[in-house]
Amino acid sequence: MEPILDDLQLSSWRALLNAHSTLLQRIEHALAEEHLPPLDWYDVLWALYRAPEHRLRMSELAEHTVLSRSGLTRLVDRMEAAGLLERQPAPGDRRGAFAVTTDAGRELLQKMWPVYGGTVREHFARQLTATELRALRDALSRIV
Amino acid sequence: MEPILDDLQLSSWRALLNAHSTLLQRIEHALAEEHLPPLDWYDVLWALYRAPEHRLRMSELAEHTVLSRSGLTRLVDRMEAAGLLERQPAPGDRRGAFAVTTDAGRELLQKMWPVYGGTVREHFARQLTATELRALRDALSRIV
DNA sequence: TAAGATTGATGCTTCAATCTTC
DNA sequence: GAAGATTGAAGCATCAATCTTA
Repeated sequence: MEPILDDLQLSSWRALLNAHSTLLQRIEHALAEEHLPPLDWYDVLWALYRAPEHRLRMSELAEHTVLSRSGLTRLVDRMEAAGLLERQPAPGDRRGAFAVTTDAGRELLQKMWPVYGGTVREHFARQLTATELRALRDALSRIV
Repeated sequence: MEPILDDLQLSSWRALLNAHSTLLQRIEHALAEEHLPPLDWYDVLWALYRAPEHRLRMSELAEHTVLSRSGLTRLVDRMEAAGLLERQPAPGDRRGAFAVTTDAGRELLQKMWPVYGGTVREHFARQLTATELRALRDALSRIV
């Protein structure tokens, strides 16, 4: 096997993979315990909440999340059926649609955040010093 | 929204999510470009390659990867059909089975590693200094 | 012809139920 | 009864094809 990565590089990479996998499992588990929907739903609600007038075009929303365009269509279908958001025709462009959160969507967002954020605090933020957090943020931000 | 996480904690967490998502997309893309199977297949081949006699019990293998036991059963089915590994009855315990890599499996492993490792080097390792890599590894290792 | 979004088909993942052996 | 592993059913993700409007 060629030495494409040295030991430090490889162990750092594996640490990233392991930490991510472990943390996401814990988050999904905590949400399920509280009978709350998966993290993807939170991401969509959060992206809409931050947006002007709580709404985004489908394509913009797809970019804010990890989903493909068709994957997003399906997820928005489910969330619309659950009453968490609505589709609105886009004024001036009859091809497109906006997704807009409903009151129920914003309420769910506020129920999910303590569970999501609490898990991140307990298992991630609380384990690291401010110096480490800064180093991690600055290093990983360079990836994108 | 309650201040469950401060700005530094939140931006570090988002940096971790973004970096992971970006890197995995690039890896999967690079593998697909070379007509190679997805990263999960590599993980299974790698776990078996490292193991004594290139074999592991199904349950041990499931722990080494991010998959559930039933998910692993299905993946091993596909990989066995592709000739990359075989199931062997476990001597002394007729409930269980070992998964063992074949020659073809070990060959594929060696084709995948340059593509996988090369992408990790280019987009991850090369962007960070040794000091940053150590800090990242040490901090993230504490999560598990 | 291209952009925005959806759909059909297919493959993958997951849960709970099942089978076999301990 | 419990552990090791598999299976059926159902939900989810993804690709390419499609539909509509620009």
